[in-house]
Amino acid sequence: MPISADAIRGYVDLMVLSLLRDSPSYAYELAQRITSMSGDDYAIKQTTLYSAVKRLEAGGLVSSFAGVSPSGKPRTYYRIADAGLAYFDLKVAEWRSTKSVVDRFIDAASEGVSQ
Amino acid sequence: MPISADAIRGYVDLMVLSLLRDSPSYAYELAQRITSMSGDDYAIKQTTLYSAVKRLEAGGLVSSFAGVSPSGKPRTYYRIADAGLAYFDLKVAEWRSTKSVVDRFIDAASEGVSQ
DNA sequence: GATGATGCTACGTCTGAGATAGTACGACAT
DNA sequence: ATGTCGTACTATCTCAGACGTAGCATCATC
Repeated sequence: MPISADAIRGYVDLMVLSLLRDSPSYAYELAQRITSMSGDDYAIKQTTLYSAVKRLEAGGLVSSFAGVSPSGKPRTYYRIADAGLAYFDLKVAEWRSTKSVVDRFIDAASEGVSQ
Repeated sequence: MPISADAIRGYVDLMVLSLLRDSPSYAYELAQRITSMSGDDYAIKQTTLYSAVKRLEAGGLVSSFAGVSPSGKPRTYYRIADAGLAYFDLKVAEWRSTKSVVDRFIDAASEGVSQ
């Protein structure tokens, strides 16, 4: 089942931060990994990812540093900041709440088979 | 854990439709029920709910009909349409996909405790 | 008669995701 | 040598959903 942008909206930052928690990376690779981890269900757009990392950097949740690709071309890497780690934990908690609330509605609806 | 508007965004329609699946209702009551079912985690704003039902009606997912409150005042009721039932099922499937994808990132992050 | 709950409307703002388009370089095939 | 594909990044714009703010009217209760 494909996931629309609206459905995943609000969780792109969480996905990016979860990857950066493991190790620094750069926008292009992050996009690849997010798409591959979603298993065809969700293909993140380049612009979405690039604006996400910039937003995160502007918010102090990640920091960038210059690196180079194997071919010697400049590449912008991102590393998660302390604030990003804290924000990630917060978002995970919020995600769990959201899941529980939305599921509550779905479960109630599947019970009420009336009319 | 309080749920921000951004976190629940995209699922207001699903919540409304799930309630209307059981029985017709009107905007004010829907807002009350959504807020109470969310158990303090999410208080939907009146404007959000009103624009949601109008959006759903414009999309043919619900239909409205005139009713009256016990005191005799006019009240606009909404009933789920066939298209709304189908849309609800679709959104539920999408929700399950979304859950699985987002959880995948969270789980991966909790394993990767490196650095 | 003031307050609070009910029930609804109008307008504006803000943000995130994406559409569209472009630049630039290396590798590889034809 | 030329084209095209993959990599890596940037700029500008649009669109929709959720909400802020504000207002209006009725009814019940104090």
